[in-house]
Amino acid sequence: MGIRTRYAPSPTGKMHVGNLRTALYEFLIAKHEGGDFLFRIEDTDTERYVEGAIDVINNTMALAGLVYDEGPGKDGGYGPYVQSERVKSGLYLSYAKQLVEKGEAYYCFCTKERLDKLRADSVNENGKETAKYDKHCLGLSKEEVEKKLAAGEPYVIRQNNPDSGSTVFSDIIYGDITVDNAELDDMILIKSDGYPTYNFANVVDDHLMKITHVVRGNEYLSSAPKYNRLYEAFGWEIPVYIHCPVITDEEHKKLSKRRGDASFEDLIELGFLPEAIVNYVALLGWSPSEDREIYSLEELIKIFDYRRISKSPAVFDIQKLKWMNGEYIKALDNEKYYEYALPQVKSVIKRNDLDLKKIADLCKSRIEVFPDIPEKIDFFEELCDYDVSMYTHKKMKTNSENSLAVLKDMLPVIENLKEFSIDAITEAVMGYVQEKGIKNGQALWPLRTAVSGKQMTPGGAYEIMEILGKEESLKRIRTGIDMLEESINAV
RNA sequence: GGCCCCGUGGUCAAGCGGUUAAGACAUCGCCCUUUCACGGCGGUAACACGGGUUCGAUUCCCGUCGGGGUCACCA
Repeated sequence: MGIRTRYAPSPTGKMHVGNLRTALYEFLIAKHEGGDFLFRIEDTDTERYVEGAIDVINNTMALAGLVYDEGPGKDGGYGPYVQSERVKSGLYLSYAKQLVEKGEAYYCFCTKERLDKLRADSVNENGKETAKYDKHCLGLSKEEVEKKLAAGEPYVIRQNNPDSGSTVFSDIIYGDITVDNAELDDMILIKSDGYPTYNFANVVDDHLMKITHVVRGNEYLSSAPKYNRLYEAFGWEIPVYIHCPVITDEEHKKLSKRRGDASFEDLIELGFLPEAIVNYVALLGWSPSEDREIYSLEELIKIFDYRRISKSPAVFDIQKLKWMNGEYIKALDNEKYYEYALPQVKSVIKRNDLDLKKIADLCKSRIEVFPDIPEKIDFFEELCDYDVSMYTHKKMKTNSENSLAVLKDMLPVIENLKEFSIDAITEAVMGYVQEKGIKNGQALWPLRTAVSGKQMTPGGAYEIMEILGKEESLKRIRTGIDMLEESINAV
């Protein structure tokens, strides 16, 4: 059997950039070798379960193109793929009991109160709790345990870790890491509600589902030795570990759900393309051997080499994502582009005499995300008030006087135009420029200002006029003339 | 605080004992141009520090400092 990886989220909310990247890497690692990518739901925390979260995760994976080979609704012989469903069969409990038999785990009847006290007593001079479970219940005799069990006392099952010696585990990215066993807490395997903890279910399921490469964030690095002890206690083969560096915000702090727009869904809502997000995220913590940055998912599969994943944390830089998104937008074919752009155009253009596609075309190479569109094109809908000072531009060598002259001269020329196309307008304007012997900009700057009322516009005077149409263009030019005359007379 | 991990420009990053220390984003300047944008060209900007090892360290080792993670009946 080839490589098998899995993405195993708990359904507690949206998928953040870090989650997405982990899923992406697992997908790429498996697919690069023609292996299988599984999807498993780790819903063993009944408290944190969020209704609809599974759909959100599913949707994100689908949009990102991460198609799984096995998962809920797609049984590959290792199901079910939802842990709460596996709990019902008593699977985890029976494995935990095996460990109890071997002396690698034990029943614990300690109350929450006792545990709290234990923690409180361990508070050090810095006010930090440094507690480890004190193995209190390990001392219980078999008879005592039986008796408590029979009496129906609530219990948990804990891992029994040695308090001397050390445990070594190996990670592809971080190498060999040795930890003193004394550091290892006797973590809970089975909770009092009968559900397994993540720590336990994860190991059992990874083994049962024949996962060969375990990919996860490096926040799990310090608990990895405990997992190793579990594998060893069972006599199972330890998988290849690949711990990825964390992704942080600009302040180098862990991405938080509260601030920023780090979830995939939020980014989509901000107007980013799934492909661009995937591409960008792939490059956070990993780099290809060649000097290139734009890759499709297919190309990533082809070249992804997990040995090139880096160790140091990476800052999520939305600036660069924006740039990359802009590259993706430029590369979009028209049909696809309109699909995203037209709704944005329609959000500000309500009149029905304008060619929306032409307006959208003007924006294609000038935006980074789709919501950039409205503020760039709102002047098409209606000419807003603008200041006459805009007619003065040093570099273009224009001022109010000559703008007024140009506008007045051009008015009849444009009025006489039979055909109102870019070519025809260009010809007319250029003819005028030549006749007068002025610079292009001296004619075009006033015109563009008059028809747009803006300092910056996508497209130039020709394109704008063509879209606006003859009547509207003339109307706006007349408005410009009025404004200029008024201001000149006022002086 | 204990333990673990990390440390190349503002950011992502290449580098894997000998390099003028790539490239990208951002930023700045110039050119092109009909403004912005696009495009083209160029600039500023980095090996955290201190010891070793070595003929030679950004690369290897140790320490310091800095950053992050983790210490739950959460995952």
